[in-house]
Amino acid sequence: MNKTVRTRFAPSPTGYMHIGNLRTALYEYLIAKSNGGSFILRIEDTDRERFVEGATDVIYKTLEMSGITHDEGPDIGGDYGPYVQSERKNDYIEYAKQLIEKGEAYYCFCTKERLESLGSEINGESVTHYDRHCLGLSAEEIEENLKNGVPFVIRQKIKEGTTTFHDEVYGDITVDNAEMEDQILIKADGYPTYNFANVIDDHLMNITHVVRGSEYLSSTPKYNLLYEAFGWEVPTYVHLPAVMKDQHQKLSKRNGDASFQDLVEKGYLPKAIINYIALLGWSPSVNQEIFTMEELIRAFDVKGLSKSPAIFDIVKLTWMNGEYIKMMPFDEFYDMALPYLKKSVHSDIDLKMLAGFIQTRIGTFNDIAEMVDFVDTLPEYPVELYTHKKMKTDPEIAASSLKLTIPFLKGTDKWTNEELYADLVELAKANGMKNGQILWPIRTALSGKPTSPCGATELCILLGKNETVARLEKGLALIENN
RNA sequence: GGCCCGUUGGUCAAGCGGUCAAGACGUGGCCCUCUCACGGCUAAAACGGGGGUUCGAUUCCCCCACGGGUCACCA
Repeated sequence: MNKTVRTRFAPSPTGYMHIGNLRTALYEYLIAKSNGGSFILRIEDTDRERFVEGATDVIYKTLEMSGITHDEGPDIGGDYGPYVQSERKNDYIEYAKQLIEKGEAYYCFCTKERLESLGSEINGESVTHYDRHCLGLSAEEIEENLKNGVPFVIRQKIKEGTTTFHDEVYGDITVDNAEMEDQILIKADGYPTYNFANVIDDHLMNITHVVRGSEYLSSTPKYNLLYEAFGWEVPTYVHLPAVMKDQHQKLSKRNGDASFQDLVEKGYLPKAIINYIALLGWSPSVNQEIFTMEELIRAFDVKGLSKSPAIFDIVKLTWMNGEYIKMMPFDEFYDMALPYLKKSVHSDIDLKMLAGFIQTRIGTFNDIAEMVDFVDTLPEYPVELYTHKKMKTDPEIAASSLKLTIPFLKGTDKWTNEELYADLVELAKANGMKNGQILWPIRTALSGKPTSPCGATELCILLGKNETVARLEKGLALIENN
């Protein structure tokens, strides 16, 4: 029989959500959902020093925007609450005492000074483990110390031998227990250490799959020993390789700026971000890159998880974002693009038409501004812009071409794209010119840029007859004054 | 430093003893084309090094190098 799969995302409300964190949450969600299980949100707020006001809201909002919906959590409740760690603190000491009774843990009254005298350096050379000084204390001595209120911690007694655990990604890993020291379970202030609280909470919440970053691989044997000491079933471990900024550095707020929020502000779609990070460290059994959340749930399998770190590539994310933009129904795209368009364009033009031109041309919504900046005011541009090898034009040809097109455009009333295009092509033919020799000067004079989101005739329609004629005459003047 | 983990093109990655070593992004070229983009086609580009095992190693084993992680009364 199979237990219902339960995974949990347990972030600390200490700031913004990194892409790496979000990916962990995504995989936890996918593991649960692809097995018909539940995804639980638990806030680990015991670190008061790093607590940031409003950070929990960022977590809720990010998960919601990402389509990663939790089945239980502080905001919606559930059968295993409370879901905020600071509200669960009462029980931990009792569990630690259980271990003491079982002979799996013991009181330690050593002072900080004594521990330091042991010479246990952290980043230096020698790293010494606790010498188990208090393990040999007699029952009377312990009783006496407790009665006198001597500060104490509770340490786990690590047994001899080796510990082997299985990880779904990294396989079986065996570690010599001598590598571990008698870790502290309960601190002098009565609070549990992070590792201890995690084991208790996960067990109490019936978490079946512990999914977390590979930086926890080294401490997993300690977790295992704790489960064994309690006689509890060891959960399934799934450790995830890191998401890197480059070969050497992990993605972080300090080094990079790739938080979910930042990316959204830069014009990336949550769906594209999720799709991209799903593929950062995981690959499906089918050769497919664009996935909806539903498709991800169906396709997800821990077998596809990678062991090695992946470098976050904003260029590929941008490509994927562009794919999502192109896939959007036009009306939806228009709604989303409108605020950006209104910010850059104040002229009375058909924004809907403009939006139609840019949908296939942007990677993110923030690309819009630069793309339409010529609409309100014609930029200053050099005469050299009239030279285009493939269009077979140069300023001289452009001048004679414009002398033909300006009066024509002034006089025509067939102001639709199809008619204009047909008429201008005919005009070119009648004067022995190539299409490009007629059209390139127009496109250039109207946009003032080497590239534009639409062609010459489309620019005419967009800008309207008056503006079109004015810009063409300006262009002609520019050439003639040089 | 001890221990643990990792190493396929610039990047994401498939591969799970025999392949011309997929695919995608990016890059170059071509086609389409009223510029650019989209779309289509195409090219260049990789198994860290050394030993084994084997008829045969990218794939299995060992060593080395490099990279990462971890060794707290922090989470």
